[in-house]
Amino acid sequence: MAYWLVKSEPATWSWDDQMSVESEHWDGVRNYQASNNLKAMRIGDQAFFYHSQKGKEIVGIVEVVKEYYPDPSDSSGRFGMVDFKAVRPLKTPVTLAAIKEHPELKEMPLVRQSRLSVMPVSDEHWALVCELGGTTA
DNA sequence: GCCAACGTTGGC
DNA sequence: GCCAACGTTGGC
Repeated sequence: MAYWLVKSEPATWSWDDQMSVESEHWDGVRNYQASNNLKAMRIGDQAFFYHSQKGKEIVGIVEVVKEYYPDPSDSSGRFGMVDFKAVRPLKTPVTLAAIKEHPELKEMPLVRQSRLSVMPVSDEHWALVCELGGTTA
């Protein structure tokens, strides 16, 4: 099983919104690198749910319930999406500032490639962020 | 609100 | 196929 991180602006789609629904399609990705990451996701893979802009923190964990399929909001037909369901919130959100303070976590694409909205997370980083967030991996 | 990073578009 | 111009994202 692989681990990921996905970003959402809470003003557009927040963790509370995600928890209020059974599952939600992750549409609107228009970047090849991010799209390729979506394409590599398999059912059962888990992802950190990160609030960009207002928040700048990892707030919860979601799971892939439907694999990559065409995004109807993309008229060019080039991009697709997956569906996520909420698994559980972190007890304590893990802020970007906290991630930057950790020597290990500084290597995350979240820090190094701030504009990428869908990225892989290594097993080690996953376990560490879960620990900081007060939940079990 | 500004600015840096960076991906995309379009002219040549 | 290169590169300048432009648009978008997201941290600060």
